[in-house]
Amino acid sequence: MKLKRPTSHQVAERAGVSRSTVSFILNEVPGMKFSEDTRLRVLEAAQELGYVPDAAARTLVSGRTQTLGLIVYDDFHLKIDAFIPQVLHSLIEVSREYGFSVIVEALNDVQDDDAYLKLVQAKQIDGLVVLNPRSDDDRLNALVEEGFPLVLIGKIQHPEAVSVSHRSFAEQAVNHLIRLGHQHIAHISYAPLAYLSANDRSSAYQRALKKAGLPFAEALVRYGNYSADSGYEAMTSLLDEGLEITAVFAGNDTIALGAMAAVHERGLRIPQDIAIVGYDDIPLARFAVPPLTTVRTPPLEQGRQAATMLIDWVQGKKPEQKQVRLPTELIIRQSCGAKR
Amino acid sequence: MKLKRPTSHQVAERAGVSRSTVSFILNEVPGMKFSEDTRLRVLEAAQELGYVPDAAARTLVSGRTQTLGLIVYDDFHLKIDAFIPQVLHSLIEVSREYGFSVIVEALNDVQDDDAYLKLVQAKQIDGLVVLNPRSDDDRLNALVEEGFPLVLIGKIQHPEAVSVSHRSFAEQAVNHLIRLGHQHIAHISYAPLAYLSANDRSSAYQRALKKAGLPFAEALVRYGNYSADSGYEAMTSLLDEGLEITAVFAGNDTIALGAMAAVHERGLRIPQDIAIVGYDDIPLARFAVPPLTTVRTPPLEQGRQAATMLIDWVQGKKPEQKQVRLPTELIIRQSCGAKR
DNA sequence: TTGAAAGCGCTAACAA
DNA sequence: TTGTTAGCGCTTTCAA
Repeated sequence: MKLKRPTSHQVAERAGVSRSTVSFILNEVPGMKFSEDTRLRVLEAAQELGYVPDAAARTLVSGRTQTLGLIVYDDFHLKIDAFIPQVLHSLIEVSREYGFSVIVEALNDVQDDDAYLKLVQAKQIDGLVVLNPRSDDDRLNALVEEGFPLVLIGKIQHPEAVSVSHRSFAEQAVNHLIRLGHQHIAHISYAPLAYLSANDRSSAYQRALKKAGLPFAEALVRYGNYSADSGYEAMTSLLDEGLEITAVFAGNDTIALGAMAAVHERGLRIPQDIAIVGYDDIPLARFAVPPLTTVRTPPLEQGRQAATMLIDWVQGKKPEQKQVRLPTELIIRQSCGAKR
Repeated sequence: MKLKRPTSHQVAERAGVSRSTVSFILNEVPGMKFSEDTRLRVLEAAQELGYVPDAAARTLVSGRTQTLGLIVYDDFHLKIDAFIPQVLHSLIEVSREYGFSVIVEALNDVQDDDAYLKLVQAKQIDGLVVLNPRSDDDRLNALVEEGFPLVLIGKIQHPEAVSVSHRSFAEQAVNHLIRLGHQHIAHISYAPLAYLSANDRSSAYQRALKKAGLPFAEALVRYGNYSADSGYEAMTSLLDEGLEITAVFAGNDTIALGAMAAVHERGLRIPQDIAIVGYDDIPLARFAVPPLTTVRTPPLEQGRQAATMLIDWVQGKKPEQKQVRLPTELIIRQSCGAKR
């Protein structure tokens, strides 16, 4: 039933040349000259036969897979986070430009899951993009030390790690709230602090408070887990405790959306009763009710950048700049009550 | 810099056996008996060396890649649609259970892009899951006829195509609106009609109207393109034209969310002025303002089902049931104005 | 119960 | 400019 694919042997036969000639011509190996006639005959034969080189055979001999891996921590995130698909999108886009495929791997147990190591060890991929890495992942550090082509979107502590991140704007987001007169600002983190970028945002929150001379109260902090549900829960618990809160800095937009729903449910108004600021500017942020003030991070650009650096690296040009940081922007909409 | 991975040869040497013995023992080839001593020596040697079989070599000789492809039409959708990540999630989950990897491919030109054919032809994948296929994609039909392992999530017309879909509930959704007394129901499709599932929902809308004796007006129909933006635009244009509308059936939730924002922007109330029903029950639907009445489709189950069928097929058990349909459910929240 | 050897389809060093 | 040939690392048939 399944069609037998033609081999380079058959192309060679049809063109009346040897297999190496076929290989040289089809791969346009530099420094190899062939008569225009031969070239055409080979190209034509390949065309007619519908010849596509066998990836496995090519990989076996060349040692290159032309495949990249994208690692997402915690498979749960994959299905609910709006940031990930955007990164994946641009990663795929760049990869195809360079003739690479993308394998997506989602870990289900952050500590033990060595799925991505398997990919590396079985030589299924040439390089790895790790999305929002956890700092407590030692295997990642090991890979970095080994010199395996690996680009992080986000950061870990390892000084040799190559990463693409964005300028943290969490402090500005909180400052914005402070400038609007808020004194009681709660914070809902979007993930456990082992995720450095969640950690970054949380400590920026504390820093902003401190700089403004505002007290930091652990009671005003909650930890979500990527989902709108967790944002809703966190906000509900904040509200339930009857704490004096006039504003919330959410760790990401999905969390913010869940929190907003909890506020609405209480019959409270946004931003009059509770002002909210999110982070990421996911596509739905501007359609929130009211439109969500947030920090625009560049997921597409991060994906592009990471892919480009990784492919360069795989192809032998190890990135000279280890840490790329992309610009970030505060997007002021109505959920924080600024007049604009 | 990069570590040289051990080969089966080295494992064999260390264990003092031949390479074939190593292969037999590590792969637990049925019908092969070895002394417990040999077995242990081989296992230990492999363990100590950190031996992981080279995927390419294995593929070359076995003809199997242990890799599945997921095809998404129009890479644009990938970054904005909330349905896709869920399918991807469960696809990855099932795949890993069976030791498969997943390559994600997003087409950027629906007509010409043969990226997934390349995957097939280069023998990079054993099977293919195609998400929300377009009926006008002839290459898909060709693949189906060829007998290549291929499972659709959604449907095409080809009678031999294996597909996983859900029971269409669009008619019930519209009926729900009709039952609530709405006579002027607009419809915003979430994609061009070449996408059969969008088409299904649109024609169900017409059917429901007809059955209820309500007139169908082309003027009340708009075509979005997956994004909340397009839903917003569509709703805005509907509102701009001053048409008499009391309810909207949106082709999916993302569209609905965009449409809702447009309604709010006009100062109109949901559901009092405009009732809205969506489709998909994405995670954010229940956090919409007001919470969105929608149709719950089972993305996770569809992904699981498709993956399971495909892997079975790849492993030789061609699915006996060509068309699997999963149950669907109307989720009544507040956006339609039902009392509950 | 174990080993020898063929060969999967390709690339690339070496010959001619 | 073109062809011959030796592997890449593995699985698997066949023989011992």
